[in-house]
Amino acid sequence: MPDTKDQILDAAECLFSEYGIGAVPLRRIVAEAKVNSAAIHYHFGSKEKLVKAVFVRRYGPINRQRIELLEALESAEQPPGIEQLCHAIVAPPFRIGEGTASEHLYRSLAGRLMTEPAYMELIFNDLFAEVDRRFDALLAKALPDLPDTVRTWRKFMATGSMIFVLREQNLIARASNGLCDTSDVEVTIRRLVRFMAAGLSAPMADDEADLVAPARSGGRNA
Amino acid sequence: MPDTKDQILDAAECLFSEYGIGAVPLRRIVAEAKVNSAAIHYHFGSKEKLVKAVFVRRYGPINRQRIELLEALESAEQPPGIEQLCHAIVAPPFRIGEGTASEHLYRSLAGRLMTEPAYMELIFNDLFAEVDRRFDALLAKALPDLPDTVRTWRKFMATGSMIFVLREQNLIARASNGLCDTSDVEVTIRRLVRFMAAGLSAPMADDEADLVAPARSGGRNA
DNA sequence: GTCTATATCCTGATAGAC
DNA sequence: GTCTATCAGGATATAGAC
Repeated sequence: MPDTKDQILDAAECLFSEYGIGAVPLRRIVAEAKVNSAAIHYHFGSKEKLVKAVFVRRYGPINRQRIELLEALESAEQPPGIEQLCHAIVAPPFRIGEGTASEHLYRSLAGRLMTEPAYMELIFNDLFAEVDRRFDALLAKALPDLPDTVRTWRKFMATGSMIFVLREQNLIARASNGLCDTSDVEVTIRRLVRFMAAGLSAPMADDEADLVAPARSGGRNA
Repeated sequence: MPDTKDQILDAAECLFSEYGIGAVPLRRIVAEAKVNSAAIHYHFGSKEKLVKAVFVRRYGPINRQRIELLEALESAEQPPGIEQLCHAIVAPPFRIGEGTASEHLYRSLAGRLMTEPAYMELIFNDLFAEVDRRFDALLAKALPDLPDTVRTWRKFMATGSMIFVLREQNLIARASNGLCDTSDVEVTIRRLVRFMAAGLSAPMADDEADLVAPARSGGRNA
C-alpha cells in the first residue's frame, strides 16, 4: 500500500493529466488521494513544489530511457538514422505507464508542461536540458547538410507535433470520429516518428536556403 | 480613439496572448485597459463571453482569409500542391497584426486556444470547423494515396507543429539563443510550410501501411 | 504524522448611486 | 454608460489539537 506521499503524487498526476495543472485545485487532489487536506503542504510545502515532484518522478525515468537510447546512437560509428533518433525521443514518453489502467493519463501529462508557461520555466532546466542537448548534437550528425538555423527550427516543429499528440489524445480520438486510435501506443509512435523524420530531413527549399546563407544575390557558401 | 469595448478587447488579447487565458484575471484586464472594473460585465456579460469575443474578432478575419485561399485551390482543375495547401492554412495566422507594435502577441494568441480545453470546446465549432473540413477535403485530393487514417493522423501532427510555432515564439527565440529569428514572419511561414508538407507527404513505412490495410494475414474488415 | 478548523487572499460577478 | 462598494465562493496556506 502506497504511503501518503505516493497517494498524493498519484492523484496529482492523474488530475494534472486530465485537466491541466492550473485547473486543478489542491482540494481536489486531497479528495482524490483520500488524504488530509493539510497533507500536501506538510509533505511538499506548496503547490509549486508538488508539481515539480510529479514531473520529476515521471520524467526522471523517461529521460533516463531517452538518454540510454541516445547513448547507443552516440557510441555508434555511423551517424544515426533520423528515424532511430526520433524514436529515441518519442518512444519513452508514450510507453510510460503502459499496461496500467491510467496509462493514457500519464501520456497526456507528458505534454502538459510546455503549455503551462508558469511551470515550464520551473522545470525545464532540471529535467529536459540534457536530453535536448544530446538530441541536438545527434541531429546535427544525422543531418549534416542542414544549417544550424534550419535544423533548430525543425527541431522545434518536430517537438511541437510530438507534444500535440501526447497531450491531445482525447481531442484526436474525438475529432477524428474514432478514425485515429490513440490507444495503440506502438502504432502512434511509428506514425509520429515517420512524420517527424520526414519533416526534419526534408530537402531545403531554394528560398529557404537563401535565408541562412551569409551572402545573397552573389552566391551562398553555407 | 477606441471605445471602451475595443480597449477591453485589445487589453484582453494582449494579456491572453502573453500569459494564457486561465492565468489572466478580469481585474488585470480592466487595469490594463484603464476602464472601470464593472465594464467587462457590462459590455460582455462574463469572462467566457469576453474570451469568445476576443477570438471571434481575431479568427473571423483569419479564417475568412484561409477559406478564400482554400477556395482558390478548390476551384482549380488540378489537385492542389501540398505546399500551397499548407500555406493557405499557415500564412493567415502568422500575418495578422503585421506591422503593428504587438503583432507577436496576436500570433501568440493564435495558439492559446487548443491548449486551454475549457475554452476550446466553446469556440472550435463556431470558428474552426469549416476551415478544418475544407482543408481535410483538399488534403485528401492532394494526397490521394494516403489512407484516411494516415492522412488524419498527419493532419493532427502538422497542426501541432503549427500551433507550437505560433504559440511558443518567445520560447523558440530564447531556447535557440537567438538562432531562430521569430520576428521574420515570412521566413517562419516558409520553414513551417516546408516542414509540414514534408511530414504530410512522406511515403508510408511498410509497417505503417500494414496498420491500415483492409486485410492482413487473417483479414479484418472493420 | 495526521487531522480539524480557519486565516488570508483573490476570483468572477452584482447592486445601486450617479 | 460609468463608477464605487461589495458579495459569495474558492484558492493557497497555516495554526494548533491529537
